Amino acid sequence: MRTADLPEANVFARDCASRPVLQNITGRWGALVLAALADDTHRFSELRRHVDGISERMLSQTLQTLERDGLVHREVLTSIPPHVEYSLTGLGHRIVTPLLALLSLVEVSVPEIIAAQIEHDRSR
Amino acid sequence: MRTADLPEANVFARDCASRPVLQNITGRWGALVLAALADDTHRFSELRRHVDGISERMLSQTLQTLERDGLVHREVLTSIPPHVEYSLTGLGHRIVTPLLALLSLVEVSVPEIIAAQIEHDRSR
DNA sequence: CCGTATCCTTAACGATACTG
DNA sequence: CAGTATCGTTAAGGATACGG
Repeated sequence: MRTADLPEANVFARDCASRPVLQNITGRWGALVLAALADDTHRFSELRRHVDGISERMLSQTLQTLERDGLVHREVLTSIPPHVEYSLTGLGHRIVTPLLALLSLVEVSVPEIIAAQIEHDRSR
Repeated sequence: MRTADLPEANVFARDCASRPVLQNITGRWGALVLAALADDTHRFSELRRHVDGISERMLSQTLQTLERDGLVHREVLTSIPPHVEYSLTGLGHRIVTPLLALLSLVEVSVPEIIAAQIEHDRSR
């Protein structure tokens, strides 16, 4: 079966393969890990510090998922002590671009959103 | 306290207010509901059909959250039978733009991602 | 038609302890 | 250093029934 034979992906369709993929990318930790790798290659412990609040378990799990999806590359440098570098693949870089735009827009919109929440909660 | 006094929002900080907001926007249903409203105003039942697989409960809850965040506007038309229209606010429109870019990019990347997954699963 | 309330099941998550 | 294993807790979600 060639790619051309596949129906076009549609996130609105219940069983479309894009749904779980989208979750991996936009989920609680996926988006932050991808964004953390946008500028540069990083080690496990660096990511752990940068993505504040993530547990070792979730970081490990998130990185594995993103690697499986072909967004993140994992490179083991055989040294003592062990040293592992994580970086974005070409696909990862393409996808992180609109993601960064979204994160940045959300950040600058936070004051406006907080104001909306307060106003909303006040009137009820 | 004026906006200028607030520290800049940073999604990487554990307790930053942007974290839950980001979840509302990029979560399992939030992103799809926002995207469904990108082109036009829609009714509850229309959204329910369009966002395939969402339950009434989750659609209701998602719309409430997005309304509270100031991204979605809810308009009740007092008629019988009742009629409710959902639309994006100005802020909603701004945020949905990079979101649509991301969704669309994920959709076209699905074949590449599936291939990566198969290759990854094969070699272990 | 547009939801909310209730109940229940499952999946996500965090903390901790431990290994190559 | 870079994880994995296990356990217990919490939050998310689905199904159904009912109400405005």
